[in-house]
Amino acid sequence: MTPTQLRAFAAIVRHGTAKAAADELGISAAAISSHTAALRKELNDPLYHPSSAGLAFTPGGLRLAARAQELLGLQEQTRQEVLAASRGQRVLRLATTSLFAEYAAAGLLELFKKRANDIEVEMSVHPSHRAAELLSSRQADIVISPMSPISTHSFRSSQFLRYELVIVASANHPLAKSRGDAATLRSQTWFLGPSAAEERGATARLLKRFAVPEENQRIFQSHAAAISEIQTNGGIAILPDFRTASYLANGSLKRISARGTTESGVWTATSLVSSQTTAVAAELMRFITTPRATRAMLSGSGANIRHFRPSVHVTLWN
Amino acid sequence: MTPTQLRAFAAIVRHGTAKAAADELGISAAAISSHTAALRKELNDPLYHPSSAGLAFTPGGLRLAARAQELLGLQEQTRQEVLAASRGQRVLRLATTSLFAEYAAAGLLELFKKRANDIEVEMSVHPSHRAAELLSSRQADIVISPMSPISTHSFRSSQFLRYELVIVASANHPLAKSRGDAATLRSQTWFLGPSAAEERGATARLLKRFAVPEENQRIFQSHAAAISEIQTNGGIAILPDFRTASYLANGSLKRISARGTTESGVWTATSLVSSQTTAVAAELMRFITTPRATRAMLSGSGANIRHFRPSVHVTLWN
DNA sequence: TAGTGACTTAAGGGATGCCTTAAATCGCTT
DNA sequence: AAGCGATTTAAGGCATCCCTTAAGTCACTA
Repeated sequence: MTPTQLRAFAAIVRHGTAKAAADELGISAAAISSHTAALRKELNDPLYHPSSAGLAFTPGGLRLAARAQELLGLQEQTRQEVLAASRGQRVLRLATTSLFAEYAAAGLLELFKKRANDIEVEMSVHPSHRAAELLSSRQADIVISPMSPISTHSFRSSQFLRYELVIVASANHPLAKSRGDAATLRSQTWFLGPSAAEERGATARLLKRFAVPEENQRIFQSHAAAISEIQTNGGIAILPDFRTASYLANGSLKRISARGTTESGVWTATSLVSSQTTAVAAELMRFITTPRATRAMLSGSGANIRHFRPSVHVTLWN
Repeated sequence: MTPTQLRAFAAIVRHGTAKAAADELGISAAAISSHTAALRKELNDPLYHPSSAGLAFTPGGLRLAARAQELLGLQEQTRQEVLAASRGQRVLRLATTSLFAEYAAAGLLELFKKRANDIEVEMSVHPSHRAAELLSSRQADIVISPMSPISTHSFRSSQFLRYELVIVASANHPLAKSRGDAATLRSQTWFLGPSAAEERGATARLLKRFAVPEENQRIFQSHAAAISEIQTNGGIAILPDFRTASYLANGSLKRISARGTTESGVWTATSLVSSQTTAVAAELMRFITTPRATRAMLSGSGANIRHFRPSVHVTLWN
């Protein structure tokens, strides 16, 4: 699966005929065909065959088509990023859990970017058990997740924010008035954010503690969407304590406080030791424990600017 | 930039020394070094140099490290996907705008997945001007975006849902009582979702119509998060009309209806002509115009199951 | 039935990739 | 100053890649 082979296949897909692909790339049709042959052999799939209405792709061929384009794009992007880096463009790559990304990251990054000018920040969500791998392969400069701090000879980490997950319901929910027991909670519909898709972590522990059956769990693309649903559809949701204040104040949500309805965690930032990491990452590691940073995360007014590029990708399967 | 070269470089990064990388890959240190030399030449960057505390990577080297791992992972994933496809695993890839992804996709897909069993659905968000490119390079089977239907010899499209964007504020917002004029609206803080990051589209048209200055725009990771903010922080937000009912009913939001405060669009599904697309995609193209599908999108109770894998990625720059 | 257009296979040559051993360079330590 | 460990460079062998031309296959058409 060499880049040249992928380029040839992508061109075939784009044009729908091998001849046109050969013309685009300025090579003979036979060359195109030999690239195809190499891919067919390596992937053990015919990929496509001629038919009366142009080329007919196999399912495997269609999958390859999509990924080939991506692969080539990523390669080109890499080239440009390395070039940009050598010209002084600095990037900070942050890997976090979904809860932190949604509720605390915006405020933190907004403030941090003001201090360190001309920095680009990339934040992506990963399950927390990949932390060590992400750092040592340098896919992330800093990992933020709720975990005990690991301090080995290669990692440095510091806890910077303690939070509690609490259970909430809309103000007119029956449970908001009476104290509920575990069986009642279990039978509720739970409206959850992406954090519920993680196998470990505070959300999973809460769900496991109440043994909530899967058919009572509904997952949404964001925690905010889940909260918004319970306000109209009943059911209960999970929220970090520092984000409940405004809801409780204006009466739109009530906290449910039966036994075991809270689960606490400590967000911890981890990076490689300072000799191995970038200056920007070391700076954020210092900054993240300051009171200003804490305030920014908690209030998290998340004032974001125009320079914002989100990328959403969701997979569903049976 | 061949896979072997990337693998070598990734191993160097992981182990922090070229010798260890050579041992892991079972080749000589000289081979590692020659791979490095090839990358250095192609990318025109030294990538790293020896130092007293192990290897010191250049900024470009660090960028390459991160992407190398990704590139190799994507290649491996491609191999497995092609294999899975040849064994009968079917995938539907959907590219949508952020507004559709958040407010209408869940209900639609939930229902569709019940009909077509054993299907995996991948949904990702893209700017709508990439529609044609995504389809013809087969990166997406179906594109959903608000646009006039294009029906050429290669594309087939159908409009299936008309919606209106309206402006809302929290119930206790001053504007909720009095009718506001354009100048007042312009001076508000607008709490926006990812759709505001798109240069064209209904949200951008609304913002442009009122000439909202950039410092009054705050972008959040989801539209739901933006709506949740206005309920406590004041300000106004944009919402599709079919999602306002529940908020208006329980009084948590008020609609602001000055002149020009609505912007309508028609969501349109586009795919390649049926001879060129997959059976699953053709099936969804039929299904999406049915009343059942429309109801599912509008009510969008978005009941999602456990088999849900979101991927969040956000970039911020100055 | 022969012709045409498109894809594939075969054969071959030039270039590149990938690895080895051997030698050179460099920084640090004893 | 010599030794040592690690990285780099050099040279050479072998395999693979990538392209060409030429010939073969197949479906459709005049």
